[in-house]
Amino acid sequence: MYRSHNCGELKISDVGKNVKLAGWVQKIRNKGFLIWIDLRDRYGITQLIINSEKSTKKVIESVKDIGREFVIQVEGEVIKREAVNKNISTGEIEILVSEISVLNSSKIPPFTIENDTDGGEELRMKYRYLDLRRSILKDNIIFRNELTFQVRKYLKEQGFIDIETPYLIKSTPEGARDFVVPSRINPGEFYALPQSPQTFKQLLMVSGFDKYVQIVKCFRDEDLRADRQPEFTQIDCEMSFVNQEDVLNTFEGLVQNLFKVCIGASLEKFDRIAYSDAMELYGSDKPDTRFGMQFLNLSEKAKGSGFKIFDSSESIYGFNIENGESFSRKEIDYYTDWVKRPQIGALGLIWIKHNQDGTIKSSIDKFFNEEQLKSMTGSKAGDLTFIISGDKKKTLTQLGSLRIHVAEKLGLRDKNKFNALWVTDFPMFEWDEDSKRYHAMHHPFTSPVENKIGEDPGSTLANAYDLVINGNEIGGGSIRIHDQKLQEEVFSILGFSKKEAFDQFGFLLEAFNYGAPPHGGIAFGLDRLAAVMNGEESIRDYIAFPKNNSGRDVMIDSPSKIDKDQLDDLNIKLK
RNA sequence: GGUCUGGUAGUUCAGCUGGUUAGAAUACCUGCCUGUCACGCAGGGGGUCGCGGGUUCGAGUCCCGUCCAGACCGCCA
Repeated sequence: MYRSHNCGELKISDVGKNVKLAGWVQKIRNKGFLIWIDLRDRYGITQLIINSEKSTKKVIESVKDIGREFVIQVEGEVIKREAVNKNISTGEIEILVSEISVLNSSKIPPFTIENDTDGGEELRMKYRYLDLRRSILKDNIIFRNELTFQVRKYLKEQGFIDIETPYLIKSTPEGARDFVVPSRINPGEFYALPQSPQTFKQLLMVSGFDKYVQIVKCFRDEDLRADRQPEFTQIDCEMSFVNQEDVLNTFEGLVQNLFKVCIGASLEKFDRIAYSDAMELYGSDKPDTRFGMQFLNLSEKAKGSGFKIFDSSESIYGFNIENGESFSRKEIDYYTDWVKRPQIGALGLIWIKHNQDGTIKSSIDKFFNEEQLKSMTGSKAGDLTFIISGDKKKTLTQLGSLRIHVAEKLGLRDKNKFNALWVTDFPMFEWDEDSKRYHAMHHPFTSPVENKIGEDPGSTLANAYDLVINGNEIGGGSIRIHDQKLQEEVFSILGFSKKEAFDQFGFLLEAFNYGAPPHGGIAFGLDRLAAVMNGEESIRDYIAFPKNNSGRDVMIDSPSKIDKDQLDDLNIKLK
């Protein structure tokens, strides 16, 4: 028996017991007459004490060879501490060591294994197994385990069945770039790793598994971000005989339950907003609704005063910042520069300050008198209005970015506040100038709200919905097409010939001929959900072994070259 | 594919308009220390300034190229 207890459980009531512990050496504090060792495992830290009067020479001698991160085993008596540490659960006791042995030594770790580590990102990724010893990361991984467990528990109680779908599937041109895998026994042919199990879960509906769930890896060969990994995990769900309302209710229940049992937060009934309103009011399809600052459409009121920039703009939008009167000229200049950066791309930022004393100050007071400025924005005294004008779509997204940035700076993005929102009524299609054709905004299997797609694809709304929490897209789904003719019609608008459609998705079209039930579903990003629930942006800290910015795993050093024999086997010649 | 930022001790960083032997903190090693828990005190070792080229009497510093990392844009149905 290596241990009788773990390092997080001994309490004052255990005083007098003889115990065995094993773990890693967090820190040694050697005062000469007394030596303390912090012993760590995943449950916590227990302080060991070696006393120059009470301990044997053998024990005192062997401590001299022990260093940080050694794996040791000790035996000793639980005693009450003279000086209590209130920061740890075992802070009232310590172990008077009678036996100590080294189970394994350790090199000096390349960074400190502490919450406030001195290690940089890259180094910690290289030694991820050491980074995972830090309690911040360890707790994230444990949180993730609790989250997946609660997902499975809740959905099982609702009658969902967990079914695995294949990872080696078929490449399709729609959507993200596929990761491909060469087939050795079919020379010149490739599998693709799934971007999502979309078509398989629809086929399972045809099979009659009317409630499906899978916590599943998905793969997308696109550039990475802090919240984007090439392989990530989805909670993938599908249901038969449901309309949009059924799906939203079912999964609102799931998400509310997860927040309650995992972090003790009760979410109110989710708000709903149409995509077009989200763009018009927040300049984003995933608005952060923890705070206001909704947009004002000033296009009508602000034109016709001889101010060329406004008069020549398609649209003029602004938003008010409460008590923004206190913004200094320097701060306003900062935001002006911020929106003018190429990443945002605005040509300028116009501001109107509504002072408490009733006066108005503005960057455009040469062109408008005070009355005009007051009536234009309808703002309260003390407000500051930021205005951007230009092409409608660009103006809205630029102002949307500014809104988030201002809120961030003002501390309005409260980590302990959660605001969940369904975004609905997405357009079916988006026109793509590069390829001169329509693209599916959600995916090609999404059904239209009304079947009039032939008449005007651009204005057709989709039976699709996204779940947004605190400005993060947490999930998305749709009611699918279950009719072969309609599916063919959608493919044709997306630019597929009939032959192409059957080559790519013939199996699905064929399946629709054999009694496909009405169905729909949703998929949640598990990594992102875990991060958002903890008020974090980066999903990397919720994945045990993530990849870096260039898609590399710096620990195992992948991707890597393969030798010529392997390439020959796969029938692949490198350029 | 693009824009920006960075690469200096094991680690995190400072190093100004180019100028003696490249610093700090921390980690590490040695000694001391009667209650530590970010222990404290004294001392010590530790550097191919990412790599290659150029300018210069002289380059960590300036220029060009390159590699790596990070943030963002494009991309991500």
